[in-house]
Amino acid sequence: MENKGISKAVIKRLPRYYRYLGELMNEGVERISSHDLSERMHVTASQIRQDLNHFGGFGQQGYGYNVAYLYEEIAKILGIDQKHNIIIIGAGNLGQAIANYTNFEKRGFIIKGMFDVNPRLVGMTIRGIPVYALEELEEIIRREEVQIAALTIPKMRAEEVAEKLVAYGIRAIWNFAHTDLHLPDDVVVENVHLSESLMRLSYKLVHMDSVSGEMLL
Amino acid sequence: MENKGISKAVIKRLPRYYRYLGELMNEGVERISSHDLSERMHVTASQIRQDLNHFGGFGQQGYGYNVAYLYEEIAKILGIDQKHNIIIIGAGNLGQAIANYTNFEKRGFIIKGMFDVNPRLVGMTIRGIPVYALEELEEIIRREEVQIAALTIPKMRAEEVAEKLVAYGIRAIWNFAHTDLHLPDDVVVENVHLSESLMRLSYKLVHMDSVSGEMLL
DNA sequence: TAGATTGTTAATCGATTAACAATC
DNA sequence: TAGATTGTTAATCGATTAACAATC
Repeated sequence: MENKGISKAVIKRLPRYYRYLGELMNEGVERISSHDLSERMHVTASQIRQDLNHFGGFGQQGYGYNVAYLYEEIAKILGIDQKHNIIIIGAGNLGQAIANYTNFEKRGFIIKGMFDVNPRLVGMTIRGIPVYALEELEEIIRREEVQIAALTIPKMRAEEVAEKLVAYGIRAIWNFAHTDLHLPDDVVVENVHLSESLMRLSYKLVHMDSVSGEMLL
Repeated sequence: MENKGISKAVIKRLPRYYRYLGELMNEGVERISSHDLSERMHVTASQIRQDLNHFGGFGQQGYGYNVAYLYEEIAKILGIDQKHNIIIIGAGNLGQAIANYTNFEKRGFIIKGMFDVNPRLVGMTIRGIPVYALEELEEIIRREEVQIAALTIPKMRAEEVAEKLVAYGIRAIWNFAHTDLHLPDDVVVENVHLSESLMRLSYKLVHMDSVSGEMLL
């Protein structure tokens, strides 16, 4: 699989292609041209072809793209053709929301446990997922071969806990804490800063007239 | 306030500037140069100056930027110097997580109510916030002058509910449903697609070696 | 005043779009 | 084969970085 120097912009768009291809499959559509897909997604056909060709030639001249095949190929590119074991740090509402969202498991993300400092939560299970004390972090990570941790705890303790996670073998952090983590180069981080997202919505609302239609998507 | 043709990229960065300035204030820092801020934030000083100058000259030659003043100015740009009334559609875990996150209220986002189809949730209150039936949408939106709706319901009903929200006067939608909403031009949408975020993390994990350090932030 | 640092213009870099030859 | 549509190169557009004169 080719993937040297793929830009952030392209990677950001891949999951959206994947979603639209999934919808097309559900509709029973077998093939689609970059032009038709571009109309659905409100992007240019040129961009779709450019994006996909970073990873290989998935289409066929005169025919377009086979929906099921392209769907599988994008899954491979995204790494969701394989299983990933995941834990959730913080069993509050946000942690529970993630634990209850069954679609993640359909995509191969297996939630192996949740962790919390609150002794009243420890020992409970949420949709069959056990809540552990933080002291058990190392053991569970090693035993269950966990690669990914979702960090849904207040920012105050986030950096400290993240460092522990990395020390225990975690290689990817899905960071919901409102802070930027500073971790070794071989650990990947994806930030979800909800408060920043809400501020951007506020910006758009307040400056509505001067914001281009493009921006609203 | 100048805001013609501000690019998405700039708007995306504004809340992060705001967050770092808040931290500087907490540390008692009164002034900061673009250079010192750039080192903290791991961006270029040039970019900071360019970004801010889209909205006006907030600094002073030979001095830098007054932290408290710049903090306030960015708040104005983001529209968080004013109050926004907000409702949450869907009182599940995600809706409750938002309702329980008190920082939003500190930033002027006042949660006026939650809505759910589940009759067992209707009538409850969460942190003092009442849960209403969907039938009461129109009345509450008009009575409480609600501008913003957080949409935390399954994608199947999202489009339909979003259209109702708009009909009842909502001008901004914070969309957590895994679907792209198609709404009139005078309604702004900010998407939070968690499954896409997790796929991007998966991509970075799988392609770790070939991903630049820049990307990891 | 001299030093520091902004605001802003110019240069560079990267991403998007357009065009078209290759080919199914 | 003729028509359709990709893969890919070239042109354009936009965003980032560098440079420096203005000025506090």
